[in-house]
Amino acid sequence: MIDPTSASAIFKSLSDLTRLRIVRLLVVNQTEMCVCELVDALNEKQYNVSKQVKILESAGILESNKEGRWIYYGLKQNKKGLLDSIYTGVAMIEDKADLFTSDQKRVEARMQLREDGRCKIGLVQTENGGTVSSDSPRVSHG
Amino acid sequence: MIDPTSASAIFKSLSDLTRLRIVRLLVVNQTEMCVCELVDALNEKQYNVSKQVKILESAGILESNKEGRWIYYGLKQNKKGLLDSIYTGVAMIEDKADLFTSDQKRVEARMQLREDGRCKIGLVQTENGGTVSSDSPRVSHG
DNA sequence: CGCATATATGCGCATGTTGGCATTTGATAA
DNA sequence: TTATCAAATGCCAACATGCGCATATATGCG
Repeated sequence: MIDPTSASAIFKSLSDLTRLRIVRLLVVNQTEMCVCELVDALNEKQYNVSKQVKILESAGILESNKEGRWIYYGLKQNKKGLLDSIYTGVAMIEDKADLFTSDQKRVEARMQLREDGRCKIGLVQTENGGTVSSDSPRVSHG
Repeated sequence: MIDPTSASAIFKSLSDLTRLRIVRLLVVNQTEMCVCELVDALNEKQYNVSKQVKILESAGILESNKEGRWIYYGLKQNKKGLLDSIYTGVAMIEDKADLFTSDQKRVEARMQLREDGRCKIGLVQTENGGTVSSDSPRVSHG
């Protein structure tokens, strides 16, 4: 049940552009994603994505699913309506400057690397901070 | 048109409980209200309500209508969907602690004082700050 | 004009938030 | 056990925010 205080916490959690991008990705792709996938999709630092995802979780928007080393985050569904309305709204945000669109392109490339629908590799990005942690990803890539 | 940046501004503007209460009042009552009516409904200080209402306006949620000394604030409609989704969601927030409900009771009493659907008096409240500015409101009260 | 009144705003202070970096935690595999 | 790696977190500095108060705009009225 969402009361006024938690509603304002939910809105606050969406007031950050990085967090909004995360939610948009999850809304559009209708699947949960692990942190490393989000890091690559957003081209942001790992600790940053981790923090933002935690904020979204404690606000009650996301829920997490641990699978070995990976932790998948997905949208909480249907908390009596507010969340669903928000998801509907987030899907409607226009994106002339291609912010969400760029994220979407990167996430689609990243999702190709899944095996059996799950993430099997770590980070791939190098651009936004050189946060490479797997220097030889077991990826056939083509 | 609402892009990602203005969307996050909209969410941010709703992250404050006072502002959420204002939007809830406007969503539920489907009418624009002047600042002094909101002040009485929320039982908040005038300068506070004025500030919050301005923030909502610059975020793109509210629009204002000047009528002589009074300025009415109402919900912007249908900016391609995000706002309407939000209004739908805000209407669904549960209120077990009677925060919104108390506002609603006060606003209903206050709206009774309108003449021809417009506000004709100033502030009535005295409780939350003694911000009385009209010491003899032309109100028959019963 | 001068006064009353509805609304807005500049300032100060306490508090909260963000991103950066280093490091830690926790799980897998050798 | 040790190495590896996905994810989380503690600390810091910069910046933003919210509220209180006093005061300023701006409109209406006599």
